[in-house]
Amino acid sequence: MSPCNVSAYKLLFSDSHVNAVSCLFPLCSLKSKLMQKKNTANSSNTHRYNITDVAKRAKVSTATVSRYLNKSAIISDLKASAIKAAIKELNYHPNRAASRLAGGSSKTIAVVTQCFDSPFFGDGHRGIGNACDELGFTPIFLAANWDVDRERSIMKELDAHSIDGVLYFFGQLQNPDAYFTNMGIPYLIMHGSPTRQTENELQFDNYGGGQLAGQYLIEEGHRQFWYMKGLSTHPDAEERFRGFHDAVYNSKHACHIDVLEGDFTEKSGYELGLNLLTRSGTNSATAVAFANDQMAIGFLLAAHERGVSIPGDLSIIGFDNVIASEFCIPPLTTIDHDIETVGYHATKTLLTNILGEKQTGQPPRPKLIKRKSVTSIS
Amino acid sequence: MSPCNVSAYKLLFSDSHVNAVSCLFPLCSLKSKLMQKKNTANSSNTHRYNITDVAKRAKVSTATVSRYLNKSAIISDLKASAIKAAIKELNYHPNRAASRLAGGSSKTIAVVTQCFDSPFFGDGHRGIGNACDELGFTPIFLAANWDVDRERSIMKELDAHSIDGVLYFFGQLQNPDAYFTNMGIPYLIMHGSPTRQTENELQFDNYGGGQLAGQYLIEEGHRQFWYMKGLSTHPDAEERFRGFHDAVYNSKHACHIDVLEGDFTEKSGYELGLNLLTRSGTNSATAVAFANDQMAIGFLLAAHERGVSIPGDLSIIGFDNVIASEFCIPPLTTIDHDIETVGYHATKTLLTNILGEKQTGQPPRPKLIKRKSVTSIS
DNA sequence: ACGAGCGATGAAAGCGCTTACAAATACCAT
DNA sequence: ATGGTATTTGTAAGCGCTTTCATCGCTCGT
Repeated sequence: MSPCNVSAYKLLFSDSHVNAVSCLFPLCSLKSKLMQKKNTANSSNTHRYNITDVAKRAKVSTATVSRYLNKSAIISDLKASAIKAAIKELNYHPNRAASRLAGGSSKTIAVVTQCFDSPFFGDGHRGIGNACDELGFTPIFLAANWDVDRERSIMKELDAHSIDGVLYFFGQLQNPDAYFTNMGIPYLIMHGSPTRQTENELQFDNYGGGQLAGQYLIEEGHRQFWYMKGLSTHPDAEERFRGFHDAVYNSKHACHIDVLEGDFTEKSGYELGLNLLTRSGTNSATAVAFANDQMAIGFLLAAHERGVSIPGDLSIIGFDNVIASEFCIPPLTTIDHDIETVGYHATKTLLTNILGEKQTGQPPRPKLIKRKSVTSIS
Repeated sequence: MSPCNVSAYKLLFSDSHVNAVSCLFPLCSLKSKLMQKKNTANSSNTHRYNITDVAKRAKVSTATVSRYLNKSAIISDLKASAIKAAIKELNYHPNRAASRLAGGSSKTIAVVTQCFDSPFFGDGHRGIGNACDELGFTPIFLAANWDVDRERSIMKELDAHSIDGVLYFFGQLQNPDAYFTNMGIPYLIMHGSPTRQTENELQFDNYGGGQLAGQYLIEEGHRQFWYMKGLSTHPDAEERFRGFHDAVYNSKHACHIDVLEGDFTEKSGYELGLNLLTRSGTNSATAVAFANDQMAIGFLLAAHERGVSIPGDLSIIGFDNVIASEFCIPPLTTIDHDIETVGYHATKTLLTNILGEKQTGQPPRPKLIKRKSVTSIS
């Protein structure tokens, strides 16, 4: 018998294998163009069917097929079913880019966003993706990685993508509108700058979220705070602090806020924590609020290493309700603004407008998620 | 004086504001098409310049402009600079879809992927995005959300997007090739199935990573294990376990592995931990290995709640080296396969092939990241 | 001085689609 | 039957681009 046994598992191993990234090119790389052309003529098996093929097969004109596809006119049941059959037989999928080029819809929107590897944006993108799926649209994510220049060049090249609309999903541009006005397509801007007040507004309330955090900490008896901001180039984060500040201020208690600057990463929260918790006694803060969860999570580790008990010695409140905040130690009290639903709702709004309908419903409001990182002091 | 003061921060607040999602449609929503057409004729200010405009302005033919744009032929310096100037003056950006339609390149690839809100995929997407940026390509992410049917329909509709290539970035399809062979464009499959062995292979070594974890735990003196697998529909996770198992088996020590099933989420790790750590004494395992970090992180919280010290009472090893693994308590010992670089490298390979060049260099190999969740037992 | 040969350029066709417009068909009242 | 109207369908132009093919200079060797 093998000296090693495995229980609860059915073993079906053959030889040793290794996962692989396989890279296969069908006959051609640069020759592909040529081949396509050829194939159009000689109908080899690498042929992609087009609207003409469908039309021929269904014995109708391409115009009728197009009308069927877009439901842009009533056509007889007879032809409709012939077209339907032809499409199925040929496994035909209309070329969206050609559609758009010819003046129709590409069922595609551009999403100007920042990054792929943050839980905040990740959740937002999921919501955007879901909304698109529901209405048969495809989102093209263009990530600027918090680089303003890159953001500008993305905006300038937007018109290259033959899209039906664009969603500006948080960025650093003061006036994204400027880039859109010439484009002649619907757009929607999600932006945290308090100086923006435009028509057709939906509330996205960083300020209110910040207030929630401040109020709660005050209610729990805290008066001396540290507040860890993110980069000041991010208007959203500034708003969060504004809300926090105002809530504390409006409480009419004698309070003090010490402000620190991080960069939204776990690392910055960790390092800050390490620094702060060394020189103990220099500040009598009982609570620290963060512009986002990631920094709070980093801080948690620093506190652990310094032997500072959370929430015993210090209360912590985050912002975002990122997945990890539910499972860190201790689970983080935070502000949930449900960015996934916000993204979903914004996208739905944009798409319904593209489709000429009217969107109803409200995006979610931020709410306090009480977990275990805040304690009440009397 | 205000009873509340803020230090280290310049206050510039005016009235209370609230961040807003603003939604503005330039004049038209459905009328946009009509307007576009009009504008082509009357050159209003909502006009998008095209290659003809550039050609006219530079006093050359559209063919020459195209040749300039694609560097597909030598043109005189005189014309080149005239074209360059015209492009700049008109702020012209070629329409990529039209390009592709006419037989050129759209500088766009499709990425068939799974989800946006996981740190694993998030990091991968970042790498993909970076590689695309470097070569001026745009990735279109198509997420199946681990739904095989959705994955199939994505594959079927791939040809609708007028793309230059496609990257299959981990999925559940056994033979993604089948969908590609008819498309006539370059593709690259990243897949964890050990049954796949195709040409032009790059190693992506889940198996080796699993081995690394097993070997390390053995070296540290562990013999009795729990192993938490993910969903068995994910071939990559199966491979990780295979590697782990084989490493333990090959050690020639008397070992035992108890296998549990999770679903890759923090929650499943947490719940499993809660369950497992209740009925203490039923198993003498000294270490638990996970198919991914997220489950390990959930488990950590359960251990904390149950008063089980990590690594004092139990050693833990993850897989993925997700950002959060660096900042959890205790920081997680894990396997790093640098999925960002893997994504980057795969994309680079695909793109260089599209461009007709030859890719060099190797993707990264998995490596062990020793942190603080594993202890040695003698 | 002259045609061969070559590199640079333009004219025009066509990629897959939509849609204005015209043609054809259906339906109805007279 | 007949004309008129409403509805369905087809024809063909054109979206912005690439590329073939023909043309238009050139430079050179003789």
